[in-house]
Amino acid sequence: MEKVRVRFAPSPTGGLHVGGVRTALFNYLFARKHKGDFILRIEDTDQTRYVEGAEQYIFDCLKWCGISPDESPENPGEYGPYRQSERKHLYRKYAEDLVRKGHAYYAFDTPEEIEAMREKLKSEGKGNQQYGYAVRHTMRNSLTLSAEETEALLKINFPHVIRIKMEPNELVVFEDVIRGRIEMDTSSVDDKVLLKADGMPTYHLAVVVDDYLMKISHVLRGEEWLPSAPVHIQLWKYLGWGHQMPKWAHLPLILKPDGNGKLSKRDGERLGFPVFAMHWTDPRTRETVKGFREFGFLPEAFLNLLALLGWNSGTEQEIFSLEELTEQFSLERVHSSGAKFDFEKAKWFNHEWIKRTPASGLLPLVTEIYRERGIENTEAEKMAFVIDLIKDRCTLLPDFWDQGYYFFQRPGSIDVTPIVSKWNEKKDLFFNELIRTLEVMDFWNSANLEHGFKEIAAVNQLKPGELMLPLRIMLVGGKFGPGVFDIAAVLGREETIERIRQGLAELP
RNA sequence: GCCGCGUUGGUCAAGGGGUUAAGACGCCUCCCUUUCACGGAGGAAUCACGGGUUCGAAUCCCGUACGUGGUACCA
Repeated sequence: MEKVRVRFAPSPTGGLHVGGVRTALFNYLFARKHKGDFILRIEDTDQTRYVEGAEQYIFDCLKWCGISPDESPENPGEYGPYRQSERKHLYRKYAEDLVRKGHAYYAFDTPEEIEAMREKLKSEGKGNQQYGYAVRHTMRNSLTLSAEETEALLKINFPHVIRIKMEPNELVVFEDVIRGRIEMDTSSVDDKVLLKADGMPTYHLAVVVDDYLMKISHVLRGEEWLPSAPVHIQLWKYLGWGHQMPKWAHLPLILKPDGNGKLSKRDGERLGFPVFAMHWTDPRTRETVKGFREFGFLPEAFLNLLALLGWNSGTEQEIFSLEELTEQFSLERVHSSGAKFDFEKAKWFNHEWIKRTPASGLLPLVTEIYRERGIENTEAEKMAFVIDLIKDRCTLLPDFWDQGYYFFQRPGSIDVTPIVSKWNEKKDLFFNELIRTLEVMDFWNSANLEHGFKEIAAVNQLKPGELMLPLRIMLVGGKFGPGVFDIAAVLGREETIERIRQGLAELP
């Protein structure tokens, strides 16, 4: 079998969203699984949609996710350039070749003329208002003009496009790896523009030419491309490359959680979750949206949750490393139906990954979060210990702050409401005695702390349970956190005693 | 409108002629834990509808409904 070569071909028009990353991931997995190449090609043929920084952003996202391409604009292989804008000169000759063979034609219609044609069809009640076989003989193109007229218009550089000439009433049949046999009537597809008036190819021409030139073996792309597949397939044939046509696989869409359509950037803002991999700042509006990374997702978890959106291994395993995904992935097990995105489940994946990641792996990320909030003196050994103590309670990375900041800084305020009503003099006496005991305690560790605490409680005929919550609140400020003696052990003698003193001061 | 694709609990989904129709998320109850979690044990909740084919259909076929994508000199 020929070498597997797949490509992720995004258009650099903004943030890279979950659907895009998943397409990239599936391409990556498929390539790795078959010891093939994973290529990144930038589809920037629409100059009106150029967005500053969007291309670099794509590189960065893939890097963060850990699925960097083997060939890309940054890291070219032998099939470059990898930016379609830099391949502009390649396309025209293929389009003209098609004109020569009678599979395409020059069209000189202005946008207004096309618009008028559509209006006319609409008013006649025609369901199909496409520029296609039914109307092309009424338009201004090289099919209706004489050869001389066409030649003359071309000579004066009259604005024109090249359109594919779709033969009607042909059945295009192809095998989709995910969906099986698919049939479409060519009559339902229009004469797509192949080469635009500015000389740039449209997606349809560029994708076929580049996939051919780059020796792409499998096209894995979103389902939104399914309706234009017949155009691409005809192009492969018309160009004379039919025998080298890649295998097709159209991936299911990722849908909004509440139904109605593809997941979009707006849904994230509306529903309060990220849809981009990383934060994206629109260069025009300066508006920034947070991505999965900024919400506190681990890249491993992000990839994991994306992989399970549309694919599953057929086993009960749900947590997969990239290596495991690579081993087990197969297109045959990709669904054909769309999946609604569920942020709750996404968070669960991250929680699982946090629980499984050793403190050493979390350390730089958590340290950075503390630094952002003004705490620099996070000694690594202590922080690693704290991470292990609290990571079961952390779903997203910023939770490490809420669950652990009090190890590094006194709580700004403490909430005594859960204990104040049951507070009494006996308890007050107990804590004063506890302070005296702590001051002279030999080995400051969790077990000794607990032992000493319970001993004093017993002597005073108090139940430890009624005392532990007050201690907790004095130390951390509220009803949360790991074992209270573990907390005191980390805090150290002086700090523990000081916090008890301050706590006592707030109680009657 | 037209064309394509799809439809198993609220969500992700296994199962593809005979199953008590897995599992996970979320929700609820209980246990563990004198906080919150983690962990453990349970629970509620599903084959879109209508026709076929068949001894037997979630599974195969046809319709309908619904969802979704496309219908640009956007990708």
